[in-house]
Order: sequence, then C-alpha cells, then structure tokens
Amino acid sequence: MVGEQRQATMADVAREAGVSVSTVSRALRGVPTVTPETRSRVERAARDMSFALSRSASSLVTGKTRRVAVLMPGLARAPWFLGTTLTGIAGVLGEAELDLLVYVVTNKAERAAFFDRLPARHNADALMVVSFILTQEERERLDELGVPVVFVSQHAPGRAGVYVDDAEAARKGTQHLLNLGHRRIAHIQSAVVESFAWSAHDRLAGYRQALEDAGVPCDDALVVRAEYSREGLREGIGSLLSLLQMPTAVFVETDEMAFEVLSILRSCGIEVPGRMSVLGFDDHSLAEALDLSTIAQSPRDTGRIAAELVSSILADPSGDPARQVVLPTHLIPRGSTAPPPRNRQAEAAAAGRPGEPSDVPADDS
Amino acid sequence: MVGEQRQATMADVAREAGVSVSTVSRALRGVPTVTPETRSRVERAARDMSFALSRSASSLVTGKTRRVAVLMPGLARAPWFLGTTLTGIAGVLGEAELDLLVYVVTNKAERAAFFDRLPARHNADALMVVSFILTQEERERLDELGVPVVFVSQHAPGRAGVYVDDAEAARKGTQHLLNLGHRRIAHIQSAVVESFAWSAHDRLAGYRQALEDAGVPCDDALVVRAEYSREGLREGIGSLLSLLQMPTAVFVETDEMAFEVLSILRSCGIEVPGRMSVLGFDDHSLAEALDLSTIAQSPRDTGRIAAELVSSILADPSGDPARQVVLPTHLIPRGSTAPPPRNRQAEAAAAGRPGEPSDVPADDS
DNA sequence: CTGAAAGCGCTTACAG
DNA sequence: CTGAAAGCGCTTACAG
Repeated sequence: MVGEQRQATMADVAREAGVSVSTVSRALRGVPTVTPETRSRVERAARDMSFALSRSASSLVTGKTRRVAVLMPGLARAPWFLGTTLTGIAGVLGEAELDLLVYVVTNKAERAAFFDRLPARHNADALMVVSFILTQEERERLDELGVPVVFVSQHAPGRAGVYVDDAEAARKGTQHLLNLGHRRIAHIQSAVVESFAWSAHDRLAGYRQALEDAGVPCDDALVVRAEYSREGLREGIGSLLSLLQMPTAVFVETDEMAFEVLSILRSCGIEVPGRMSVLGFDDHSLAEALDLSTIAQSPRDTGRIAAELVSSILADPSGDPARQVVLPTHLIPRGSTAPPPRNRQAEAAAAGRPGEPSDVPADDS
Repeated sequence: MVGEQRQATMADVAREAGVSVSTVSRALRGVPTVTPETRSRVERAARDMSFALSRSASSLVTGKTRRVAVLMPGLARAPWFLGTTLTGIAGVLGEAELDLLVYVVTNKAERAAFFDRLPARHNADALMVVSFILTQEERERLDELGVPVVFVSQHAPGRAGVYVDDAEAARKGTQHLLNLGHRRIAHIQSAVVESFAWSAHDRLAGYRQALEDAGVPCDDALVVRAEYSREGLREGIGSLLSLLQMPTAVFVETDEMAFEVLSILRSCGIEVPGRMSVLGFDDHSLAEALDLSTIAQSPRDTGRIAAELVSSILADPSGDPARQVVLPTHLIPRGSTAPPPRNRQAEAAAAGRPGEPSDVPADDS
C-alpha cells in the first residue's frame, strides 16, 4: 500500500514556521519584501514537510496554469520527426518550469473532438500546433481559446510560427538533381489521409518551380502520391517503373519514405544511384547510415525555437503576436545521388520525345 | 489581436439558464437527479456561451486533476521506441478524457531536478515511468507522490508495470543464432550514460543464458559496450573485427543500433549475412526495409496497455496495486541472419583454440 | 515587512 | 429535484 498521507498545505507550513499563509506564499515565490530570516524559516519548514504547491489553487487565482499544450498528429506517422520536435520543445519548456501537455490526434473523429471540446481551454497558457494544416474554421476556433497559438513546422499567414521554407528547400534539392544532369525527375509524396497534411504541398511546389526554372517540362505522370506504408510506396514506384520513359531520379517527400524507396528499388535490382538517384528530405538520424542524399532540417531546433517563442510571448504579451522564424535547410549530398546513366541520357536526347507519354491511348486491336 | 473576451463561468451559464450554479454543475456532469428539461436548458446555455469547465477549480475541490503524467528519457535517444510508446499511451488516455502531461528528462541535472521538485505532485492523478531504471531512493521518492505509479517497458518488482521479458527474448534470439550454427556470437549494447539504462542488463543476461545452455563458453571480449552513435558503434565493431577469433554473428541491443551496424559492416566490405549475421531487437518500422532479422515487441501495445492499467487503477483504486502485464516477443527471421561461412567454422574447429584470446599478453621483445 | 480578509470557479453535503 | 452555503488552497489588494 502506498502511503496516502495528506499532502502538506501552505497552512501547515505557516503553522510550522510561525507565520501567516500570505507570508509563506510570498516567501516561496521570492517576493522581495520578505525578510531573509523569515524566508529561510519558511523554506526550511516547507522542505521539512516536503510541501508542494497546488497549481490548481494558484491557477484559480492567477488565471495562469504554467502549462503549455502541444497539438500533434499521431507520432506513428513520422515518429522521428515528431519525436525529435517534441524533445526540442520539452527541453526549453522544462527549463522555463512550464509543464507540457500533449494532445495527440490521429484521426478525423479525434480531430473533431479536439476542436469541439477544446480541452486545452482553461488548461494551458499557450498552444503549439505541430505539423497540422488547419481549416479556416479550426483556426478561428483556436482564437476562442484566448491564449497565444504558435505554429510549429508550418506556415500560417499572420500567425506566430517557426518553420522551414519547404518550397525553397525542395527547389534546391531538385536543382541538385538537375545539376547532376537528370531531366526525368520524379517526386513521391505521401497521400493525404483524413485531411492531415505535412509540407507535401510546398515541397511539390518547389520541385515544380525548379523544373520550370530549368525549362524542363513538368510531367504529371512523374508525380506520385503514395500511401505512407511499404506497400503504398511499392505501388507508387511501380507506376514510375512502368512509364514509357522511366525517371532517372526521384525526390521523395521524407527520409523515412526514401528509406523504403531505396529498399524497394534495390530489391528489384534497380541500382541506386547507378540506375536511379534517390533524394530524401529531413536528414533523419539514419540517413547517414543509409548513405541517403537529403535536404537537412533540424526538427529539434524547430521545437526548441518554437518553445522559446512561446515562453517569450508568455513573459511579454505586448510583443508582436505574429512573430515568424524561418529556419535554414541545406542539401547534404551523399551516395544515393549521382549523374544519370549515360546511355539513358543519350537515348532520351536522341529520341527527342515530348513528355506525357502516358497520354498516348492504348491500342486495343 | 486575439479576442481576449472573458471566458464564461458557471455563474454566467446559471444566469442564462435561470438556475443555480449547483444545478449547472450537476447537469453538466450528468448527475441523474436533474430533470431532462433543466438539463437540456443548461446544456444549450453552456453551448451558446461556449462554456468550458475550469479544471483548476474542480480539481481544487475534488482533489482529482484528470491528468496523467509520463516521465521519459529524451526521445532523441530512441525516438521510434519512445515515440511509439507515447502514441499508444496518448490514444488510450485521450479516450478516457485524461490529459497527458509529459516530463522529458535528458540528463543527470534534469533528473535530479525532477525528483527533487516532483513537479507532477498535485498535478497528476497517476505517473507512468517509461524506460527508466530508478534508484532505490528515487523509487521511494515516487511513493511520496501519493498517486499510483505504473512502470512502462521495465520490470520493477512489487510495482505495477507493463513490459516484455527482455531476458527471455534475448535468449530466444541468441538461440536462433546458435541454431543456425554460430558459435562465436557477439553482443553489442549501448553504454549506459548518465545513469540511464534500458533493458541492456536483461538482454545481456538472456544472451549469456542461451550460450550457457548450449555449452558455448562466454567470451567477454565478445560483449561490447558502444556509445549510442555512429562513431561509438564503429569503435565497438572495430574491437570485434580485431579479435584473434572474429565472431560470425552479432546480436545488437536495438534495431536502431543494428541499422548502423549493418551500414558500418557493409562499408568495410564485410558482407551481411555472408560473413556476419546481424540480429536486432524491436522490429522497428524500418527493419523490414533493411531486411533486418530481429526480435519483435510492440511499444505501441505496451503504451496502450499501460495506459489502460492506469485508467483502470484510477477507476477502481481498490484493485491490486502491483498488477503486472508481460507482453510477448517473437523472433522475426529476415535476410540479415544466415548460417556462418563454412570455412571459418571448420577453421575454428580445427584450431580448437580455447576462448579469451584477448587475455594473451603482448610480447614486447 | 507581515497579517486578515476576500475571492478565484467549482463541488458537495445539507436543507427544503 | 433544486438552491444556499461552505470550502478546496492558494494570491492579492488593503491595512497596519
């Protein structure tokens, strides 16, 4: 049986120290008007009785909870990314002695419930929204919270946020592939499930931009949406491998997906980078081990800086309510990208085929 | 500017619905004595004013917070495992409408601070401790919390917990390697940093047990502690590759470490499983892609079941305070384990060398 | 510098 | 079935 003895209250400490509860409260919070002797007497009594402040009670009067809520999609979908972000957040909040309340939402029903009940209300001094594309209504609903909201790993116009420029990062990555000499460059992104979305949209835009800038026609058949699973990716790759003109490189939305792509390509005898270059996004902790070229971002820094933003907003609510921080990304070239095989390149040049081979109707006769 | 209008209180709702606050409280909590008409009038008023209950206020009187605290090491060290566990926990708590408070502790100082201040006190109705080996004092300190503590992914004698039998799992894995014909089997575990530890101890014990049962002498030179980093593992592997009698198989404490091991071995031309079999532990989401043989456990289930245990203890505190659930593990044979190369095996048999070659003193002359 | 008193927003006996 | 009142453990003006 656990010792369920009553927790000491301020009244107990006050009695022990021979002062009033007001004085205990002031002494423990470090209010400067308290005499050093009184303070130390109170502190000793508090320690002796292993007194712990009831946050419920102080919250009730101050209106502050000293808690920050974090809303995030199921970690299962991108454990490394979200887990690392969360670690960054937790470190900073811990230092600021702010508690961390986590709301994980994995499907449409949970999502609706969250925005309907708004459980964070009265329960947190700020909300951090990680990797969530919100609808207009959802965003407005969050305003009713009456607490600052900071967007993490996403850009919400006019709202405080910390994120990377996904479009620019994807553009740089695609440019790397172009610079290597690739012209048929595919893009694999995760199919959006249950109205969740990561940075798929911006990364696709950056990819398109790079091709356009280089005067390379965008072939829609080269853009594949795959389910976030091994089988989903196998299907996606299948569609690329059955094109009339196969790509020589593929830019994958995330490293975790790219790892699967590497594995699938190799399992069917397509050498990487010999026959196909693969470029990821994230610089996942395993990217080096798998020799995956990628575009690096630091979710840990993203989380850390977002949490610092939160704690600065809390400390000084008069500041700009829509501060935005854009974090850098950079290309990390490794062994999974290389120039395209010469023969294919020559062959493509010789054939001089215009794009869109998938538009050619099949002849049944 | 965010609309900072005052949040509606029960008094506001009471006025609007033309009843007393007591009635509002009862209606909203579903106390059966309330008339259906009264209830619906109150509910409508609450909805119209988008009333949200202040948990601080109700906690203060009920003594319950409707929050569960989770203590875990930095996710950075094992993001997949801890992230997946957390997802399992979050799902169940969310359904039970319990909030999830996360305390991440990444170093000795934070650890000391956590146990010194015990911030979860007065702040949560239960504590879940994930993958943490506690000292005697720390465990006793947790008893002062006065709330149920459930240990997740670890076995604490006499305490409630959900975990796998690591020793038995490791024994099975090692037996698999023995069954393939391996006799020189190495084990790589993570060096314990800052007094954190996972299941390193039990897995090592299981490995030793299997060898002993098979009558294969345990060679301490085959047990390597490596830092949890690529460079640390490279060093650890280096020590194995420079032994007089190289191992033909290696059992690695976790899949994430095993991925690095695969990569390092291949980078130095040692084929897996041709010259070296590699066995992991976890069945990480990428293990299939990397064709890694491993011992599967389900951190998601562990988290889920632990959270169910917590919510059942909260619902009925009269139950056994030390309920334990042992979850199953199973070997998943994949392409990274195979019988040892025949020549080596024969060579070793012919030489008939006793173990401990590392004990032979170097001759300086 | 310290204390007495009011009050934060709820829940819960206690009456009626 | 509903209301008035007390009280949960703090903080904060207000006196002194």
